[in-house]
Formats: sequence, C-alpha cells, structure tokens
Amino acid sequence: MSEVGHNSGINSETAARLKQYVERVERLTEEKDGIAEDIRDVYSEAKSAGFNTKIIRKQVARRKMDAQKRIEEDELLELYEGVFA
Amino acid sequence: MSEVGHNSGINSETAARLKQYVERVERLTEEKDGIAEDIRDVYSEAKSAGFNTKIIRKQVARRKMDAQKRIEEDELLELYEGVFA
Amino acid sequence: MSEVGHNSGINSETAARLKQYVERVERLTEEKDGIAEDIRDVYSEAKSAGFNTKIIRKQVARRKMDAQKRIEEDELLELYEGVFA
Amino acid sequence: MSEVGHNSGINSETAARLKQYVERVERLTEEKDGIAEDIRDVYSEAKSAGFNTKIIRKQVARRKMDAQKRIEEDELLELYEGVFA
DNA sequence: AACGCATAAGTAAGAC
DNA sequence: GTCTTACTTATGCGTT
Repeated sequence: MSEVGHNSGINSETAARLKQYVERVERLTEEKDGIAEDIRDVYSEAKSAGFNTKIIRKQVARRKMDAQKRIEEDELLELYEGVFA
Repeated sequence: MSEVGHNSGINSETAARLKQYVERVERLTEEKDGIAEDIRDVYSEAKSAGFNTKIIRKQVARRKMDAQKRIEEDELLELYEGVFA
Repeated sequence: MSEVGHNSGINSETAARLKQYVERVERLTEEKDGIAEDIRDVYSEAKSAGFNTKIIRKQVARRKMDAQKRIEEDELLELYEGVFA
Repeated sequence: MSEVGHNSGINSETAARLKQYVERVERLTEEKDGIAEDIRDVYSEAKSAGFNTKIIRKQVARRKMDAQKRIEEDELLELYEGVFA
C-alpha cells in the first residue's frame, strides 16, 4: 500500500487539514455553548429577582421580530435603490 | 391612576430592571449568533478547500457523542455508587 | 363573491381536505401521547418497585447512544466511500 | 464476595428486572417514534398536495388550545361541585 | 426555490 | 412548592 491509507484511506496531509477544521468547529462550538450558558444565567438571575422569565422571553422575541421587520424594510429599500440607481 | 401603571401596570424602576435583563440577553444573543456565523464560515472555507462538509459534521458529531457517552457512563457509575453508599 | 371564500377564502373541497389532514394528525398525536403516558407509567411502576428511575433513564440513554454511535460511524464510513467512489 | 456483585454489584435478579424495565421503555419509545414518523408523513403528504404545513400546524395547535380551555373549564366545574357537594 | 436537517426555544413533567 | 431536566415543537440554514 502507498502512503495513502495510513489514515483510513486518506493521505495524512488531508487528514491533518480535516482535523484542523474539526477542531476549529469544536472550539467555536464550545464558545457558543458558553454564551448560551451565560444567557441561561441571566434568566436565572432575573428569576431570582422575582421576574417571570416567560415574560422576558416574550419581550426578547417581540423585539427581535420588530428588528426582523426593520431588516425586511431595509432590504426592500435596498431593492428600490437598485431599481432607481 | 397612581405612579404605578405608567408602564403597563408596573412601576418604572421595575420596568428599568426588566429592560436591563432584556438588553443583556439581546447582547449575548448577538454574540452567540456571531459565533454561529463563524462556524458556518469554517464550513464554507472547508468546502472551498474541497472537503465534503458532511464528513466534517459527522466527525464533529461523532466526537461529541464520544465525549457525551463518557459523561453518561460516569454518571451511571456514580448513580450505582449512590445505591450502595 | 364566488363560491371561493365561504371558508375564509378557500373553496370547500380544499377546506375539507385540510380538515382531513388536521384530523389525521390529531388522531396520531393522541396515540403518541398515549404511548408517552405508558412510558411514564413504566417509570412509575419501576419506582414503586424500589428502583431508582434515574438509573433506568441513564441506561436507556446509554443504549440509545450506543445505537446512535454505530449509525453515526456507518454513515461516516459510507461518506468516506463516496469520496473514493 | 456473595452472589451480589455478579452484575456490577447488583444481584442478578435485580439486574434482570432492571433490564425488563429498560426494554419495556425501549419498545414503547420505538412505537412512539414510529407514530412521530407517521405524523411527519401526513405533513409531507399535505405538503405534496399543495398545502402550507405551517398553517396546518397552527390549526392543530389552535384546536388543541381550545381543547385545553375546555379541560380547564371542566376542572373548574369539578372544583365547584366539590364546594357545593 | 423547495426540501430535509439540525439546532434552538418553549413547554411540561418529575425530583427533591 | 420550587427547581431542574427532558421532550416537543418551531425556526432557520445548507443543499439540491
């Protein structure tokens, strides 16, 4: 067998690069999960302070939806610009 | 109507604190979404480099599962210990 | 107004078919919920028999994970095969 | 060591009963997943027939909520009966 | 541009 | 009764 195959049929350089990508994703995912935990902590804290977290979630969702509407409008404006440019 | 009620039936201080929580969540969510985008970028880059992103995803999933499995087994052992403690 | 619109803007045949789908989903959901209840009953029974349900849950999770891991690995292999096909 | 311990420190009869529970849960879970798949199939079919599945889901959710309201009312009635009985 | 997949949010149940 | 954990639903993303 040639050099190819030392790592399940892939040459070792390719395998190494694959590993790089996997590890980068893993590192970023870890960060992301960390932030998700932070968010949970904020809700916990709010709860401890006597707030109903459901309401906060609704509020967040609502504002996000509004933001979405704004984005849609922006895109529409951009579209118009293209037409009149 | 008393001062209470200026903000839908809750006093202004409470409203302010609520706003704080909402904004903290929003800020963290923004960060989180940013990282999610970074992850997508890594996959895009890998794809451009000629890799099959499905393979990378599977590798990531597989490794995550290995880690999870170990945790799962440790917890099971611990649980069994608890039975005989 | 034409015949269309008697049911909020859709013709009655379409409405009837829609209703069919909704009812099929509802019937199946009912079955599903029934089984979910059965599962809960099994855990209750186990608990009454003196078992730590957490252990049973962990066992179930562990076995499921084993199965999933095997599937995951098979898919990965298949994917690799595809690369060299 | 006594007979206890042949199976990770649990006597074999207990282990056997544990296994029974695990398997019952697994069997029921399999059934449940099968039905979940059936539900997905119904949605797929509806989609193929030109329906917007999101709307069907909303419809199903809405009817369920109505049912929930009915249950709440029933419980309230029951409560009253208790008071006046 | 539509489909399936994967993650994420929200909801509900069970443990302490 | 509170709290955490598990499940279910829903949305959004990548792919074909």
